[in-house]
Amino acid sequence: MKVIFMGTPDFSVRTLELLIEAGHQVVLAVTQPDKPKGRGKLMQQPPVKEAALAHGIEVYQPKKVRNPECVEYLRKQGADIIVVVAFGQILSKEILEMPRFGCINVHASLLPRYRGAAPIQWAVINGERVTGVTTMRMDEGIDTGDMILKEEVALREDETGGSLFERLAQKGAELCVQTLEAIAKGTAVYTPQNHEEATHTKMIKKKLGEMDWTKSAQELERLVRGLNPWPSAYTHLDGKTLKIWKAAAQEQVSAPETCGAAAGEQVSASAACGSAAGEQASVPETCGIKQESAKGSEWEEKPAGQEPGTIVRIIKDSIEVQTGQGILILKELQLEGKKRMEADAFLRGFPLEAGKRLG
RNA sequence: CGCGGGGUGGAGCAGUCUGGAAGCUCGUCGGGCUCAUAACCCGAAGGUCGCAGGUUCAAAUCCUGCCCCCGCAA
Repeated sequence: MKVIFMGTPDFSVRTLELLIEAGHQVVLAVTQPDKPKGRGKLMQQPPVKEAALAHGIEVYQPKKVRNPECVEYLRKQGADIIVVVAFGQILSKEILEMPRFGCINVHASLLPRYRGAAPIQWAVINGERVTGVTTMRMDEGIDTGDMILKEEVALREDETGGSLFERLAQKGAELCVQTLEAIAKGTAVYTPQNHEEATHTKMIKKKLGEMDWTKSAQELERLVRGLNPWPSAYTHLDGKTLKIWKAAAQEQVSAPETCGAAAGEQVSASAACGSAAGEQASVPETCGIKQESAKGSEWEEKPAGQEPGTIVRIIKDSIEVQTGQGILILKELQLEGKKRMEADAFLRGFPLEAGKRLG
């Protein structure tokens, strides 16, 4: 089909590429104007622009696509369909009704849930077990159009906003191609959303990453994962920003949780958590031993009921922080101006002591 | 020219202001102690102190230019 693609960030790129691979004739890529970004205020082009140029596709960067001349320009393309993926601008009714097959949108959630700006990160932060991608035919509302295809994706134990982002970008791209296929064949089924069940997500602001130590360790751990790699969860240490890249929640006495954390530590830093979790059946033994030794050696009585945000214990590569409920173990962190590093490396250059307050 | 921090053996840091023998906590390798260990003891290897110039008897340290990493802001 002859398609106009609209999108801006990384998330959109995979769909654009897959459309091209699938043999569709992408006649125009519409994306946001270049903006000054980064440290030096350098102009930076949206990922979609780079990808489009790499494939020799014409790029169009209107400030507002709703403007008459922009609409006119789009009309001249004579596209069969417009594919919109995280474009960042609201389309006018005129544009929505322009192509004969309308405008198709790829949304990173199982609609009608998680409508709006940042469904991916929120799914992680909220501790959802399943999310997914949905394609729909756009109408004038925000993510309210009739659904065409939907695919579920299960979240992993160690899922981060970034990892889920990548997976959903891929799934979304595949689903989009399938959707166009169905539309072309005339087999597409348009299912209205049950608006009663709709939920909305707020836009992610940096402030959201501020660790509220009175929350539970589990909530905080999910926040850390959801906001990784952007904008990241953070707290303060001696007046400096301290980003938390990786953490583990530890229940007071809960064996399974402690076990998962211990296994993760032993396996090494990388994303081995998934496999470690999967092998839970074989892990408990090791875990029991580890726990026993931890209790047996009365290294330091764990002071219960410290003020949230207080570092209660430091053991080699574990920085244990009291939260409103449970202990959060900081495993990978980054002080402002420094690189991110594992807890033990961090401790070598920045000696911390139990009793220190974060926040 | 948006603001700021930083580049010192494999890791993280101190030393730079007040030039003058390369340090600390680890890791690695070898040896020892221990029922054992996240403990301890002994020894060893490993560094063009980001790059290039300059000042000086002497530069990690002072001056100039450049490269790279990072936090904020957008």
